[in-house]
Amino acid sequence: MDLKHLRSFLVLAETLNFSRAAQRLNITQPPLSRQIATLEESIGTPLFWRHSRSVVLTPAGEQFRQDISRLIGDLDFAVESARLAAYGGRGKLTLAFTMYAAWNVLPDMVARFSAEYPDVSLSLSETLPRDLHDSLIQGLADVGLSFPFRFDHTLQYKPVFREPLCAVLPASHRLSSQTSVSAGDLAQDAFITFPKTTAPALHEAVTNCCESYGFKPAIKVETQLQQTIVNLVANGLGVALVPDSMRKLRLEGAAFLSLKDSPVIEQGLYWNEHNPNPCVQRFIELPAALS
Amino acid sequence: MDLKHLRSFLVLAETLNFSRAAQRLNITQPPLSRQIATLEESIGTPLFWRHSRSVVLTPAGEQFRQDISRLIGDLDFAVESARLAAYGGRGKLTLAFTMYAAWNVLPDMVARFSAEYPDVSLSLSETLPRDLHDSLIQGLADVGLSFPFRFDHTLQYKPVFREPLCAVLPASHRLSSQTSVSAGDLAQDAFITFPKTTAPALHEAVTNCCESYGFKPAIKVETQLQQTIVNLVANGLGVALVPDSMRKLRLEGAAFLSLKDSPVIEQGLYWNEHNPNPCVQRFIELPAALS
DNA sequence: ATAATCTATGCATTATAGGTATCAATTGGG
DNA sequence: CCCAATTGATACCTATAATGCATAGATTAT
Repeated sequence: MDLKHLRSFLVLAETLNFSRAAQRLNITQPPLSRQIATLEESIGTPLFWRHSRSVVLTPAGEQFRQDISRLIGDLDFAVESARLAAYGGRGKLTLAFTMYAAWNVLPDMVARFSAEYPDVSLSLSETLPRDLHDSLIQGLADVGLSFPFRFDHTLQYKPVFREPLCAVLPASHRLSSQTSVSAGDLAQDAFITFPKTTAPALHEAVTNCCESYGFKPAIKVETQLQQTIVNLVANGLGVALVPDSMRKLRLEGAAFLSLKDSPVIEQGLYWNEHNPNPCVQRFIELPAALS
Repeated sequence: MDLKHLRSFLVLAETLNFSRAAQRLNITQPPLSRQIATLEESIGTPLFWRHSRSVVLTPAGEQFRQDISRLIGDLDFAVESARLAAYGGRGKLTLAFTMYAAWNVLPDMVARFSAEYPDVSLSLSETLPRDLHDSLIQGLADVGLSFPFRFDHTLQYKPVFREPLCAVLPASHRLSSQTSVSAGDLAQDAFITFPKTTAPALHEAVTNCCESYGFKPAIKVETQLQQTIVNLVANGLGVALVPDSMRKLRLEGAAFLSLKDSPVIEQGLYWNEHNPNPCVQRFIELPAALS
């Protein structure tokens, strides 16, 4: 049994005429007769009745025609599907993201990717910044979405989002009713920051900003999640400079103020260059939403 | 692209080793390498990654494996399905039956056939006795279920059920409270019968029964359906001898009495010998429920 | 370093599919 | 009633393609 035989069978079942079917198959009539005979032999039952002037499908032939017709369609679909999977338009992609990314860039990118590649099943995995690198190296995740955390030749990086910092103060703070402050205004305050080790770029953005006003921030507490920083501020433990999109976190006791001369902080995609999953390429090629 | 290639692909996808896969396919390793290469070329993307010591499926290969695995299964099923259809164990069978048959033999036969051949879709068609012959000749129905209605060489016949007659009298009849009568007891009554033309055998059973008691029944009304006969009797238009299973029709105003020395009447299957539908053979081979 | 393992490649051989010619059967027209 | 036309099957030949053998090339384990 051969696919060619099955395709020939379908054409013959449609034309019900060996000569014309052979013509449509770009072969001569005798080979077609033999193909059908071989097929019938391998199934063990006639698929056509040959009468003097007509060819008709047997009941078995009619049953077989329906099944094979669907099957040939499925085969063509499977081939297309494999091509799509090779391109990365079909498959499974695990996206590891820091929770901070969920506040700004993640929803938009996920929405655009899903719209363009509906056959890729996206698996979203909230990951602490310190775990993201290993996740990508070990293959637990395919793409990471985070602020720049380490210069590492084993991972590729592409920026996709930029935003300024803003200041967040306790509601009880003397400046909390203003709409904007400069870092210098907070020289005497206790700071809550992000650990330097996990995201040097973000940490340095804060300290450099302070140093440009001639002071070193008095770091009181460090924690990895921006939400937690805001929470601590709201409880009066200090002030902080956080990414502007954290304003969305409307928290009682926390006041967000624009930061004059703010540095710009960045988020981007990380991926393992040797990851064989072709969906990775499709994701990192998404147009960035750099603002 | 060839079915052989697809089967080879599946075996290789399972073993992930060209040599061993070739062994299982009863070919040597080089042809398998070329089969896979050809397949990959025709799809346009690699299905396996060959590393130094290992072979692994690409994402496209994994997608393709799943699709093709199901597809090969479907193909085997389609072949089996065609064989079954050729045997008559799959397909469509139209059964034409007289309404009288629905009172006794039909339900049992349909139930047994459906149980044995669940993949044959049965189409049941109530048919007047006078239409049954033409239905079978014209191919509107595949099998007929009826009392013997005509000797006809173009149709085959096989008896499947026998039962005696019973007498049905109006409740107002002088004998209606008895449990049995003989035909002779009804010599003076008006008879309601079945037309001779459509079912000579049944008609003759009634008249012969009367003649054995030395009288010709006074036929008042003729109608084709046994139910109608009983209905007319119940309305006092006469008496009748009807098949015993008509007792099931518990109708107010009608009294059923056993008939002494009753002839036995018969029902059977009719079919067109040249009907190409193999399901016909399966149906007529059902063990008869001759009682 | 060397042997072992595994896939790819070149080449000769064989199998099989397709083409041409023709036959057999049937039907429709003259 | 015969003959031409149509249609599918068969015989035989040719060409293409697949198979097997031998071996190369690459890599890992001892």
